[in-house]
Amino acid sequence: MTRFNAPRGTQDVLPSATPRWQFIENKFREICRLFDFREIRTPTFEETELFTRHTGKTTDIVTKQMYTFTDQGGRSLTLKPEGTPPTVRAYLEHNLGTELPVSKLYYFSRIFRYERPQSGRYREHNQMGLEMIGAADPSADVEVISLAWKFFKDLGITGVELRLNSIGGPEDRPTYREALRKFAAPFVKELCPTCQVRYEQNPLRMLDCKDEHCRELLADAPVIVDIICDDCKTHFETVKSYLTALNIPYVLDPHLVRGLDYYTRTIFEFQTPHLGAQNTICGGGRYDMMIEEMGGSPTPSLGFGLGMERLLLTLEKLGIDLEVDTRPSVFLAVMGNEAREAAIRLIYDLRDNGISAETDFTGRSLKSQMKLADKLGAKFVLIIGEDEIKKGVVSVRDMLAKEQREVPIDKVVEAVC
RNA sequence: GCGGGUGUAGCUCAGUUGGUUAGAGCGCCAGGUUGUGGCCCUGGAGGCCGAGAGUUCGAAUCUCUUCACUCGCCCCA
Repeated sequence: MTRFNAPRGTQDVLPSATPRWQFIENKFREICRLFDFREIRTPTFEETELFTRHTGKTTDIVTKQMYTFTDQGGRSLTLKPEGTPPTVRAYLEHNLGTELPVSKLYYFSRIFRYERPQSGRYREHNQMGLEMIGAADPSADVEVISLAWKFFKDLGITGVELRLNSIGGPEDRPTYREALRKFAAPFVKELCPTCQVRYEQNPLRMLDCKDEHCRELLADAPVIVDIICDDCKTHFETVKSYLTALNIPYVLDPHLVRGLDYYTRTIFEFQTPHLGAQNTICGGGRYDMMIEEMGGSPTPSLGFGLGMERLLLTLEKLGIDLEVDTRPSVFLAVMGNEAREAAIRLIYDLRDNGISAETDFTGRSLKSQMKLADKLGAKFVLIIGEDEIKKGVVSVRDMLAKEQREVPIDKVVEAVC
């Protein structure tokens, strides 16, 4: 018999772990509620072109990481490799812009990318993310960043570093690209092979190189912040001053370049020292041109994605136990078949009254049922057997106090409240 | 896509220079007298030693292939 395993780079989230996921999802929802973001759910797959056109033709995501397939109708579809284009697509498709001046949307989504798996990097992963569509003001940047900041703070995560940069508007990019090329021209041949390609295709990425020698060579490269337009500069300065006003510390990183083509102006990452190579736990920025490029009216926007698995990994590394209680209030121990019918009525009644209850389904001895009740952490064990049936009672044992008494069967619900 | 490491019971791991029925701890199940938990004691179940092929009289131990995990590069959440 062939046994199957989960496909490479995917994982099962088991019952022992799901409470932590739920805790985090609830926390994120709660904070989004405080910031007045609303949840949006978009399909698992989209037309392939949505990503090739808007994530960026030259990005790694589009060129080599997409799960693309053709359906029976001949359509080319792609499993979501990131959350932003689908959200913007939905925003435009349903004219959300006509409802509110700014659409503040959040989502939980599975994300699919064909990559080499390693710790903190999977082929299917989960992101919570949000988009703020229609807000050009620097206060919007801070709205989004401060939400993430509070989220980490509330979870008790320490050591996260907010890295910040501005890459200016679309008109600044060519200027900067040329400035970089001009700077690097004298020593192109000394750069690592990938950077030599980057020099030709996307010079900005050279700044992101991990190679020591490249870093040294490019250490004094022109800084994009110096080149960007005056409006962009003012915008960035204001964002920084607002962050300071909120006491949110940040590190300016002139070499911060994100891998998606659509970013403009503010870009940021939250990094933790606890994750090894995959140290970005949350990343995002402005994409002021995307809505227009998708056929909408000019609508400056921004957002971020936050990796669930990396967040959990960080919590684990920090030894943070999330308070999750999955214990049933009551365990109902049943002895003998005469008691069975009374038992199933009783346990349904308990649940109908909002009391969580578990029982035995395998005909174990009372001793085993007690052990099971103990393992599950039940506060009360109700014992119902021949004796109890005769007397019309249930034995109620308080597991913590180790006290036991008989309670009339119709008074049990009150007894365990 | 490139390079390094690992792969033995549910979990964490031992398994000596290839040699007979593959081990431990934890967990699980059942008992420790007749209907009762957390400690302790006893017993038990459970492994085609990741998969496939090869070398050998004989392989968990050696070789190759493959799959998965893991670390770094790359990229990003």
